Amino acid sequence: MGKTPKKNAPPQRPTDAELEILNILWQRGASTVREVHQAISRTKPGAGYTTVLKLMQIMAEKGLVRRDESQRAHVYEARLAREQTQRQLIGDLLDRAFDGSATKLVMQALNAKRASAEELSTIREMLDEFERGE
Amino acid sequence: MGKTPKKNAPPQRPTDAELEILNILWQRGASTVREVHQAISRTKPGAGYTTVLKLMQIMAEKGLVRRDESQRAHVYEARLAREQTQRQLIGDLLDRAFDGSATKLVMQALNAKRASAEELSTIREMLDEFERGE
DNA sequence: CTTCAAGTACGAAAGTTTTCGTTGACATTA
DNA sequence: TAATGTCAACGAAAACTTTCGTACTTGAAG
Repeated sequence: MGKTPKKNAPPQRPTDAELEILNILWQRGASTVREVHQAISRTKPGAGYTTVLKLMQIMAEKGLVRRDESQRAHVYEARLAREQTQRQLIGDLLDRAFDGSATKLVMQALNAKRASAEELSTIREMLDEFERGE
Repeated sequence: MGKTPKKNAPPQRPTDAELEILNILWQRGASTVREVHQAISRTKPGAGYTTVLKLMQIMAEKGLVRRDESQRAHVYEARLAREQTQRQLIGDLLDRAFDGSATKLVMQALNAKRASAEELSTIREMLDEFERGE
């Protein structure tokens, strides 16, 4: 076996700025730095191009994104699916602030953002599926 | 001149280390630095006393904790209830990683930590109450 | 060939969080 | 009183995150 292209580091929790970039990659799919920079600029007019570039380079080093260098403008792609990262973040928060209790977390989630009746029933359906699926 | 406590700053998101201390304060109630330090040492044998002290001083400046200086060993207390901070953290994560969708967050929470049948039914009850309460 | 635009790479500054050594105040007790 | 132990205060180092200036490369006009 040849060496794997990337080191198999344990998945780290993305920082705030990194998550912002990941959100764009999930939304747009594989993108160049320029594309990500433009997308960020929409909500954050001050953002500098090289700042975004550097962040994305670091993310590539950390293994948060994959980079295709075959074109002059490198193309970046999130390495983990959005749902996977979400699960990781939730699991982390669960440990750090909820003593591992998913129940409490769900309760505060409903309180934090007044869930609509529609959301509530969607959640109910999810519970059904979840119970059946197990 | 009252350089007393601090202004009424908007509640900041506690850092990782700060949250660790808050967890202990919520669990034990108002505590001295030594008590917190001992509690932390149980899970983190290397923790230094002055490190904890400094953190708690900073937390007092930021308004995350209240400090009673009437005794030689100052007594610290979390300023916000645990639930309130949990809500804040959830709300923050909701914005940063879930596009504001509580539904998706709940779904990933159930996935992140295989919820038991018991937990699921507790959550169902919560949904009922929540719906009624609205 | 020269210039210009669009890129990456790199390093360092600036900002934030975490850790810790040292100092001096105050108690306790021998 | 002197020695010892406990504590807050402070500052600075260490570690991590974010921002940005500058240099170098390459492709496309001119």
